[in-house]
Amino acid sequence: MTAAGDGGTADDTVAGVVRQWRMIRPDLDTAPMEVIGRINRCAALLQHAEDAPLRRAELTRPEFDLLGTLRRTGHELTPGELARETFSSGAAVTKRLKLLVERGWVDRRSDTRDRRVTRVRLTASGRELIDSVMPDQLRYETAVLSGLPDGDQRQVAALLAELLVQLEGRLGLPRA
Amino acid sequence: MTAAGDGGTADDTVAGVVRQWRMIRPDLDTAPMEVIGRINRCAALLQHAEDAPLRRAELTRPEFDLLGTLRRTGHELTPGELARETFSSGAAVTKRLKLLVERGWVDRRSDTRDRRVTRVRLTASGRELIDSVMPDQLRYETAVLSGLPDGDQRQVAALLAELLVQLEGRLGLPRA
DNA sequence: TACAAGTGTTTTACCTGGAAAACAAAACTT
DNA sequence: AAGTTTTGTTTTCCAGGTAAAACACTTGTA
Repeated sequence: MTAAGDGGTADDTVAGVVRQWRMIRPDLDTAPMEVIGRINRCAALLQHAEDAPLRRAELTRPEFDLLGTLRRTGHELTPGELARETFSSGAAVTKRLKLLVERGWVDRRSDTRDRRVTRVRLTASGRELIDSVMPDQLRYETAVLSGLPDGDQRQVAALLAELLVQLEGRLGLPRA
Repeated sequence: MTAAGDGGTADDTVAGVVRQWRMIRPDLDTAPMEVIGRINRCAALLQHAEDAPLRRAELTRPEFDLLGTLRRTGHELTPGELARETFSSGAAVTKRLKLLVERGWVDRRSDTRDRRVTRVRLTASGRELIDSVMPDQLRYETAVLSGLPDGDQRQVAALLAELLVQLEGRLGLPRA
């Protein structure tokens, strides 16, 4: 970790917060805060950072995720399946689908065998859109992460995968 | 990394998503997704996971963060300062402060030297509350993270700190 | 077979946060 | 000193998400 020296001299905001707590309440174990605080802070910043290519395509992140899910699974999905795949509520998915249908990127029809069910798929233009935006978004994300060396990226990915396995197991949520 | 073997056999959801993209679009570099997707997923799960002790105290996470900020800085802050410290908008801070004031945890008064400015501080009961909830919340977070060995936690914290330094530098946001 | 329980999607009601507007006060410029 | 620009907070308006309700359909049970 050649960048460790730099990290030591330029603190992130969580380091500052932790320092304050150590002074105010030296009895507290701040270790969880150092992980969770940073995950949350990174997520918040990345949430803002990933607006640019999606904004160009006039997509919100959740809409992008829906289109991406239909693309990567490669077949029709029901709103319930989409909700589970994207960890959203059914109501949110319904609303988003309405917009995506209006824009012609997605269409939906009733299931012939079960009248309660709606089947959702990408239109041709929806598929074109996601196939075009996906590489742009990944390139953008590559650039956003470029300050972290490749080895470190692989390492943080592996550690977070491990944490995710625990969190997904612990919290009883489905895994792939 | 003694847990690496387990991580290899039980995949997190992001691993599944990445696998699908590799099949559908083998031309794409999925590396950013493996970092960013996992950060976002961990953050979402932790967002839900950290409800329990705060819910007992009838606090939302943003309210908890406001109280914590007043506690750790140890002095009065203005709404603008609170907004910057908690990375929120002024409007959101105003709304939250209104609630916290109503509950008697926070009080605010005008600045004598600048009539535009409001000064905000913890009440005695507000201080008691945060001093009581903070250890509970940290204990809870320790338990949530307990599936990841201590060394791995320290490592992921360090790597995320590095990433945060980059993101905060790149995106021009203030650092401590 | 009739009724009860369960399921899938959509609708409804409500809440929260952000952006912009509003307003007042302070700082700056001429 | 008067007018303009900037600043700090609050208010207003709107969008999006959630939980619950509504509704229709399917499955299970007696």
